[in-house]
Amino acid sequence: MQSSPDNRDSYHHGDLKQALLTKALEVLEISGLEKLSLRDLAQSLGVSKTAPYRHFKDKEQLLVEVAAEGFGYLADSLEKATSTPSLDSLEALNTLQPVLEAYIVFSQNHPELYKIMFSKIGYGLHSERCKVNANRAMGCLVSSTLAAQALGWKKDSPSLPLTLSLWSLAHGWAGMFTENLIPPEIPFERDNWWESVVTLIR
Amino acid sequence: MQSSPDNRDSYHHGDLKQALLTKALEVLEISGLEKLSLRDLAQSLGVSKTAPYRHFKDKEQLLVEVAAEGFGYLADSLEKATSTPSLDSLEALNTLQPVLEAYIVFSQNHPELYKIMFSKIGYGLHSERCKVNANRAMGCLVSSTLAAQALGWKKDSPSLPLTLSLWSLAHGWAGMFTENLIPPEIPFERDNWWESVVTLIR
DNA sequence: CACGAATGTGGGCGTTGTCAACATCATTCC
DNA sequence: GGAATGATGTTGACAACGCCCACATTCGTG
Repeated sequence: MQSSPDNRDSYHHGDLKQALLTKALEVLEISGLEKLSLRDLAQSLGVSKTAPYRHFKDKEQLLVEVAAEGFGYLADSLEKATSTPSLDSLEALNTLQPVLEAYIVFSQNHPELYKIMFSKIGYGLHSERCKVNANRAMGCLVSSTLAAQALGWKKDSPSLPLTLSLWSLAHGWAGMFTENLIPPEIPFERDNWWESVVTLIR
Repeated sequence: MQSSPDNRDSYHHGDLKQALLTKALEVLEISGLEKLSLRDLAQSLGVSKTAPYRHFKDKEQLLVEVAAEGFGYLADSLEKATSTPSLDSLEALNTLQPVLEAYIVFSQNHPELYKIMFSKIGYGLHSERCKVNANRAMGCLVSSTLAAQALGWKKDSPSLPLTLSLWSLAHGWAGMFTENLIPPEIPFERDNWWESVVTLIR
């Protein structure tokens, strides 16, 4: 009945599934994917090592549901960014900036989670929740693209390819940062990514 | 003395280190990173399970050297693409196309290798060969950017940000494909990626 | 030829994911 | 109210893996 994470008096936990998911998120952000083991998860929740198998078929299934939660967060961030009016909303590119910014920021704030979300092959095939939330996130990109086009940015280009390329661009920059891909001897600061993007897509 | 991969008559293998690397590449492309174990590698080369530790400190060190080899291949591909004259080399964007194409093709031909190359945090910090080859690859992007600018494409923009954004764009598309990120219900064919890019960066 | 360095072997340890058999609890139906 | 049933948690075990150790074999070099 009680669902306190650690201590437990009753034989049953109460809400082990959710507890596992949140604990997994926590370990993920603190120690990374490599250090995430089902046994540790179970033990740190004061439960036996095989208890998680009552709620997840696999370790992979656990990860898939974690990813689904991640896509939820991402979609939330993007939606918030989309609905926030930009300072100079008459400039088309300023319409694009907040969403892309939110995307990059998310990937930097949750690098391990981001990696799981986008590195599990066919994530969409395994979980409906993943697909739904990912589509929600992509919807933000679509509508931002349309908004920018309405303000004159590449007005006569087909929208879908534009959105996909923008997404790729953001995804690429996210990788640059989370994987530390930019050679340190290159004179480039992280905060300048938007300027770089602007010079490319203006 | 003999270095035939499987059979062995002498106590010593002859060239175990290189054999391990090539076998690792092979397993990687056929079965993926998850299935790659040092023990299997050793056994399939007819050698005891701990023999690899005479040549690699770690499993990670093995992977790092594999990645270094991968960066070599990538650089080779990009250099070849850069030196090949494009059909209509007066059109600035046609100067960019071959290199980016080669980048994408590489990531599609060796998805697991690509993942290792760009997902091992700080790859450049661990291996000089990685850094050298990666820089060689990036050099191709730089010179292609400069060539395109010389033909009038975004002539007055700073080159480095352009190159980085282009790299991100390519890296992003590579991820789209290798991770199967594009929702199947979207009407988009892989071969159309270049058109999409063009609409964005023209 | 001897001797040290390089390389390969065998055994073993600790961790992990996973399975099977069993225990405990909650719910529902007679 | 009690028994059956399914959900949930436990214990024990197994195989695979990365990795360490002590030891064996071979190679190169003086």
